[in-house]
Amino acid sequence: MANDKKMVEQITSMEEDFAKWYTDIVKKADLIDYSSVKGCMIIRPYVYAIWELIQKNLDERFKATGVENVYMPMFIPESLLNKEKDHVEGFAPEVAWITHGGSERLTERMCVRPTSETLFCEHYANIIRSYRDLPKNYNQWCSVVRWEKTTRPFLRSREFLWQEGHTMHATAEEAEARTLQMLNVYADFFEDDLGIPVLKGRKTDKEKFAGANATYTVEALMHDGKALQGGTSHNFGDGFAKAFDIKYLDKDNKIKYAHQTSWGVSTRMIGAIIMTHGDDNGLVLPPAVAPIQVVVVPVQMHKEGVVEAAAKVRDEIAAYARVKMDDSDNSPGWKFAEYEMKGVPLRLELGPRDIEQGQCVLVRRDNREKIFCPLDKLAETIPALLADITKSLYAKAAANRANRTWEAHSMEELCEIAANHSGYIKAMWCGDLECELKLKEQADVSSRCMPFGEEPIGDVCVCCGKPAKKLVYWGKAY
RNA sequence: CGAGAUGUGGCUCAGCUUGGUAGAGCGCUUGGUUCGGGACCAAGAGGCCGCAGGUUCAAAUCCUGUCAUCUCGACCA
Repeated sequence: MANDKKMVEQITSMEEDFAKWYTDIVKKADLIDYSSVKGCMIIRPYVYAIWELIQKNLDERFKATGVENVYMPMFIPESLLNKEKDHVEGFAPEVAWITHGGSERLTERMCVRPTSETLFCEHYANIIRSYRDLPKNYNQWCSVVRWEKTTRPFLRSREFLWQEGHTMHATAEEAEARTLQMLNVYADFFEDDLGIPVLKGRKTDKEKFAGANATYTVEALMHDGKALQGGTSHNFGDGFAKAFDIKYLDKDNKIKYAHQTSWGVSTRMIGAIIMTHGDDNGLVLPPAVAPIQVVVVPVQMHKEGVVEAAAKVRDEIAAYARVKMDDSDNSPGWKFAEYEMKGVPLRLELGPRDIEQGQCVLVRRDNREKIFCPLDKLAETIPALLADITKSLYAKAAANRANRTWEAHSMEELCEIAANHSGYIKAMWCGDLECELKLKEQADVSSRCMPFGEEPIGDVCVCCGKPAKKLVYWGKAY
């Protein structure tokens, strides 16, 4: 059977309607259920298991850099949120307010945290006195609420799970180093474990976080050519420190403001996995975050010894991979389709013919390649295949990005590309907000990032023609 | 917040134009036969037709309102 044949009829084809394909996957693979509150989703066990693997992986990476976990309250009094002007202006339009406790009106209303900078700042102001108290590298895993008008599962929900790291440092240099260090942690995780190539770079002032000096981002390109901000790392300088009075006495006996960073990734990452690797048969999970890495499907289970042999294979694999045997009485064909829809990286088929020959059939989810493997070679074959799947996923995504990256040297050229293609458009920019707005208006693209370490492709701004040093990737984003 | 679409068993939908006993497929339950790409047969269970008014002898169907969801815009640290 042809590899490109769509085998799951219930899923709308990507080519036909990408948005519908996405919602089909999310529902049919049993990832979420909608709840009775708009924009809030029920995260079902299978996808929560993916999130737990993401958490575990990142948490270990964070702690390896000296980060400690804490938990902050979920309520922020209005007066506290208002302390930093840019910050409150950025977030006020989308916070949810609590006005009553029981039947009594509160003297001061509180919002449900949309992010916790203000809470961390209040706490840091209380505990930082001396240079000896620095740095502080705190992180919390929690949910936040932003009352979005348009919502989509994982990509933009009103409540979502995330982590937010907040660090305080003695010097501006140290804060900048931490900001970039965490950006690299995200980039490594995306590329090495999720198989998603990312652009590392800086956001323009228009796109940066409310209250930050600088925002750095890892940007991924989805299968349909739209960009998705995968994670951000912000350098706040001493702006919040001044607003919240976070000061310390330095070695030279002078009082100084501390320097601050914050960085976060959310369950949006799951949306990125779906839209980067998924196909018309369903999810395709990178092995690092696949709750089931290998599914064992016994074939002709009613025959003597088949289930027992499959169970033995399962038990052996359990030593080095997350494995499940499905001995339910569904037909083999049903199981093949089911686990493909759920994105399980490897399927192992074992039937009487295989048992006779001391082998099994391994089928890769990413390219459907069938491999006959002797049972005594599984312990080396499976880990190698899982590693290769991650590499292949990365290569495929990188090829898609390369195919969807254009260069524009004039406004006409840029508009033409934006109108006819989806993806990144590289163009030089002078740094003026006015030109950035003009590109949005005329080409309907926003600046995604100013990547590190890329050569300029010209020396004048694509919009105004004035001298330009910044290379910007433009595109349409989720 | 603007435009459009849709609300009928768990899911996908038909029925509405032309008012008159609520339907199909899938899923679920039980029994049997199957088993290398979503098997088949038989018998079952399951619905105040989103909600509230109105018209009518009679409303899933017509009218008004309302709520929700989806898609596309606007907005989006």
